[in-house]
Amino acid sequence: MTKHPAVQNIKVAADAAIFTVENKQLKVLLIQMKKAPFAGEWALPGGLLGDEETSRQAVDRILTTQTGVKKVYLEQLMTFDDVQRDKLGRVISIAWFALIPNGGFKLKTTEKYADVRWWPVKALPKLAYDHAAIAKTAVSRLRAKLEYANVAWSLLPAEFTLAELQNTYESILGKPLDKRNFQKKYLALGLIKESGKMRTGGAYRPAKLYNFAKFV
Amino acid sequence: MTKHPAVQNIKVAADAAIFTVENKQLKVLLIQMKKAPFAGEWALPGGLLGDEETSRQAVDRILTTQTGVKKVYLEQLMTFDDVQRDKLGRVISIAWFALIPNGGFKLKTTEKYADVRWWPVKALPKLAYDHAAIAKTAVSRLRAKLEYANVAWSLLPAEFTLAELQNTYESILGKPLDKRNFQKKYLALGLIKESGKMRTGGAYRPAKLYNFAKFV
DNA sequence: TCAAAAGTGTTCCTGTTACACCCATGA
DNA sequence: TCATGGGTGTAACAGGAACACTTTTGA
Repeated sequence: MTKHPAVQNIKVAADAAIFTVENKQLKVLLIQMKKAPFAGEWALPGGLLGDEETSRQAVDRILTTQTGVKKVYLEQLMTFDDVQRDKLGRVISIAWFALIPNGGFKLKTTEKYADVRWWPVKALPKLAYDHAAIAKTAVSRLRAKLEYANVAWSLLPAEFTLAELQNTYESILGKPLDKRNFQKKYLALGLIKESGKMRTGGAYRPAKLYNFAKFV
Repeated sequence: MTKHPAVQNIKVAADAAIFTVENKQLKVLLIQMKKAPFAGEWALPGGLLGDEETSRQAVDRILTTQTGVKKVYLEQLMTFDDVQRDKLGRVISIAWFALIPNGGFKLKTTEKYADVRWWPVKALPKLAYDHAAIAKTAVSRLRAKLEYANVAWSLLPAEFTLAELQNTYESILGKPLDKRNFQKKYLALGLIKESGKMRTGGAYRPAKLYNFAKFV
């Protein structure tokens, strides 16, 4: 039986699965590694915790530095602690996830990383560490959350049409929804209200614009 | 801004919130501390991870040693990482939770602890560290899980009556349920089947005994 | 006038709720 | 025979699913 160690040799990291919906696709934010042994591979933004820093704070800091994404609503996902998840040494990862509106941030990274980019969850590149498992868990959680939480609030701009709202749901679930039922159900929830404005410009009937009335 | 540390001074622990239902009360398993600065206080079973040990494995080991509870179905709850959660040094805790049948284990602890006991969640003693917060989170998760998962399977013995099943639900939710509706709904789920046996002995009509048919 | 997307009602079905009475047993 | 908990049916309602047509606009 393993004895309680007087000194541990385990490091603690935080990783973030940040989602958005763009072009009717659910996408996740990845950075491209420069250093061996993962050069060229993609990964979720992440890094080690400071001694006086919570994982939440670490994610904030890391997102700002590595991706340019700031001050988003984050939710703890799960902690990944397989002994072999990082071949360079024992590191556990406290994973977080968040949703941000499309185009809400200008992406930029540091010289430590080769690139930062949105990737469709349906066609992810090879991911470093166990980040494929983390991303998969995050997508499952997001879909589950869609059933009971006002997830779209984090993904849409202040004004949006019902069609845009429905597209967001369809993109996350990966399946079409009935337009009338979706609108009826969503409006009955009382979460959104008409802004009084219309979106014009298309060669078709203008759409009413809505705002969120409540934040869940 | 905090810099990525070359060396971290953070320890990693695992804690377990183990529940049972006894005498129509939801109870959680606690151990009583002996050592300063928490002498006499109660805490969730827990301890530091070994270098080659996952938190899941650590919880298994710790439960066996500290409480006598073995090989239960565990689910990861959340990681608690407030900087000040342990005044003796920075320790993060990966918390797990589990449900076990009443009377399924003979409780025993080591000389390191003063006692091990089931405590009703409605009347917990003062808890060490941030274990009150962990316990509260675990109870919330358990109640939420009750809505969509076959939680009772972990709490009941192989054979049980519908009344016992209903009592389990009522104890966790802390509110009464309609007998006819509960039975109708639960039987329609197809999760349980009649064993063919009856529980006799009371000064009233014998009750049918059921088994679980599926494990969710 | 046509193409394109917006907007709207009704029916059916299923599951939930509320509610009251008879049944089998041991004492 | 009575006290006790076991066991059952039905009506009303709400929410979800399926489904087709009319409206408004720009080109």
